[in-house]
Amino acid sequence: MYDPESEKKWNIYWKENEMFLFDETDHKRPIFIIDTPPPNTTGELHMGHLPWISYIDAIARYKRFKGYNVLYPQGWDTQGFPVELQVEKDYKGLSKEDFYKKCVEYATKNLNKMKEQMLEMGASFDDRYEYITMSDDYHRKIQLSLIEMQEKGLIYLADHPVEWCPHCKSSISREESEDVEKSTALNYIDFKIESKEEKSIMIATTRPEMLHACVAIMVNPSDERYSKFIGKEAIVPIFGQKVKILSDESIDKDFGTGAEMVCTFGDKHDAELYYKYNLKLIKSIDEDGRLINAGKYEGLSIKEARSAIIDELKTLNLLSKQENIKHSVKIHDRCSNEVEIISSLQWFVKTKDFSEKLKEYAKQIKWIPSNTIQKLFDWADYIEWDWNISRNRVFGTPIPFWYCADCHYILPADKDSLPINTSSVKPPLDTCPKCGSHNIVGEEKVCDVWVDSSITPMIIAGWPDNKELFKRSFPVSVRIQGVDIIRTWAFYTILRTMLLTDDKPFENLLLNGMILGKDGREMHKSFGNGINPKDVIKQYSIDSIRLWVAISGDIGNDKKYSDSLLNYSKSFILKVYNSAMFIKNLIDKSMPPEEPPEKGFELLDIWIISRFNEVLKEADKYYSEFNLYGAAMALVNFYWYEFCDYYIEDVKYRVYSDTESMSKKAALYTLNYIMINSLVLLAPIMPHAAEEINSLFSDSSIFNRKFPEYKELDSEQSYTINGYIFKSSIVNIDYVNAGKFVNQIITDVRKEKAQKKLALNAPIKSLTLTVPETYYEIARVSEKDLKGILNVEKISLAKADKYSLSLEI
RNA sequence: GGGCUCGUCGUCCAACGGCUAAGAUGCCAGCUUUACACGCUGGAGAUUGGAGUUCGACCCUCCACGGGCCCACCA
Repeated sequence: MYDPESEKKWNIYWKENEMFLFDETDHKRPIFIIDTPPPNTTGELHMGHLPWISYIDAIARYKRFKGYNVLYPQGWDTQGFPVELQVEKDYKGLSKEDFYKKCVEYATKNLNKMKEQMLEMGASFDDRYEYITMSDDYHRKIQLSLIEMQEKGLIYLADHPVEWCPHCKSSISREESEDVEKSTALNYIDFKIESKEEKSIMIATTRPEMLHACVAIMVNPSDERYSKFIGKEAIVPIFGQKVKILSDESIDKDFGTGAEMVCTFGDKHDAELYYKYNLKLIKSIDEDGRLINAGKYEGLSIKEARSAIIDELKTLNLLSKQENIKHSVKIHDRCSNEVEIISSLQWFVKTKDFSEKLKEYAKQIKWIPSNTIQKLFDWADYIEWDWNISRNRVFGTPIPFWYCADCHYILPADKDSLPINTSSVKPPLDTCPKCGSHNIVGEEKVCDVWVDSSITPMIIAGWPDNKELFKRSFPVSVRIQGVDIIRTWAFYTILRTMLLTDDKPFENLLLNGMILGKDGREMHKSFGNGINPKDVIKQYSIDSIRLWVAISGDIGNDKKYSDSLLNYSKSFILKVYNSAMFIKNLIDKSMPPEEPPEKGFELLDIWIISRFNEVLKEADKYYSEFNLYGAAMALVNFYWYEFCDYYIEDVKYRVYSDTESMSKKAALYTLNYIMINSLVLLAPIMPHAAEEINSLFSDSSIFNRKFPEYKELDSEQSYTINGYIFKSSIVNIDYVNAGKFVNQIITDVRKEKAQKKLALNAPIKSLTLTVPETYYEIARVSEKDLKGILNVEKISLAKADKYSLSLEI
């Protein structure tokens, strides 16, 4: 009985024998270099990690079989919000230094756990090329990349409205926020007007707490109700500042009163109008989400201020109506708190200007599946703001610049001094070369995590130190990643490598779909449809999961968790094991010759060998196109339904005979040949089971075996055995079709027996066959086989126009 | 509102514009057959609807319907 526990043993065996190391000194074999997602070190491996780990490992193993010098490193994304938030939850009131230490501790603990789990999955990465984003070495490389970008004028520092999370006290970027529907009150507020004709204008707002930062009122230019107001000034209630009434096309006449107050900044639309009309800036909310420049409301939280101001408006009789509406608000995806827009001094990478160029570079990459490139195009087309790369956090790569607090002049750190934390190092100059100010400060903010991960292809290829390797291996061969992070990881990687190297980051980009719960929705805590990989491994084994990933359809499809497919995978592995055991027992009794015997091959032997030759070609092609589905399906179907269900049954009568005939030798040879070579072809996908089964036959690893080679046949009568082409005059039709025909006769006899409700091995007195001229020769040479396989005493064979068959029991 | 994407047996999932639309699972009818009942044999079962291009359409075009994703709006 096959024991999935044996999987653990092989993981250790491979590691101890250092079987999957990259050889940097080897200049003969071509390099194949793989960029995989560095997981966030926030906990344990989850279901979402399984598909890409299984998928890319199979490709790595295939490429090694094909003679490539494979560099498969694995990295770890250790920094950023997820880890910080976890540490914040567990420890309160730590100093900055202690907090940082705890983050490192936490990330390290998770990294080790996740790495172990990944190795358990059979991931054959080379540990020596591991990268960890929180390491000094990684910081040095990221800082160098930023300095190089700054030298090219691609980085700037600016006071700019950014999306801000008051809970995390940091700026965040567009892809880190998501929308949720909330119901809130829309408040109708009267603004007095200093004019003889008009007394007031009514605006509708959901954010009355922003009144103190109101800088204008906007109406639609085509709105006749308000045309006479345009250009006049209104007085903001409670706070009393005078604001201009302006018009803009973007104002919706049908929403609220058709008049909108513009505050700095209530939402993104405000920020757009602020720039468009060059409005005054009133900082309204501080970094903790409390009101500033707000008179008596100074220091209140947004929530407190909202109700207090509503109360005062009611008292002043300026609130004419409140209605409940549903609208969506942006929340921070890491902590689920509402996002504000505040103006803050941040670092930016020029992104807006490069969207067209980026699309051109993206087109040079082979996207698999091809339609996913559209997601990148859609995102690139919507870039409105440059990429804010700084975060007001602690656990991240330090930004390697000092700057002039007065004119924002940037002073980069010396490249030899990296890694550096400029906030604790004296600046190289004490006077700003641009404005002469002495107000030069180091940066305390750290990098967005996508800054860390957006140059992984460069770093694994040796940049910046190993120039020789880099020259040989960049752009890297392939990256695998989820379709969900195209607009982040893929986008920023293509952007940064384009700006730094003027090249694409990788030749091929594999995009895997998401793992869905049994209910068809994404696995999510709140849906309660999550599944722990540990339980799946326990129930089905690792190779069942790996095979499931391969046979569950195109890589880009979302994959619904499916017990039935996992069961199928498990059954297949068992099937291979049982068939191998069967063959082993036979050849233990009489060893097959190493080389094929000269005589003794029957037509069906040559049929299955020729079929294997075809399947090998098909599977090899699919593998080379990174199509594991195609490869796995071709191999599984061949092995189970052609080799096991037909061929093995077909030769039983020969191998059970006691005499050591040439015919038996040929059958044993063929059984062994097909089984072992199929196993090699399956090994990339189910390495543990393949290794376990192979160990029944060999002391050496299956990964040391030669990958079988397809041989082009030069005529229909030729066939291949063990990579050699043989010619035969047994039949005058190609062997694949000849075998198909003989198996059709077997199928038809089985059918007859099934209809008569007989056992399949029930003896038959005589079988009468008529076959067309073309097939006569085949039927004639197969008489012996048919008798043996079908347990027939006598066969009467005749030529006729039509194929027909009848049985006498 | 705009864009993208998908729609194939009950379910999952394939098919360079070209054989009778593949396979799995489930279902039905059988089979103790000396590797495997987690097996084997057989059976029923599908291109969302409409129009067009073509000798020929699951595939290309248009329309409709129905999922999914993204963007915008939401003051």
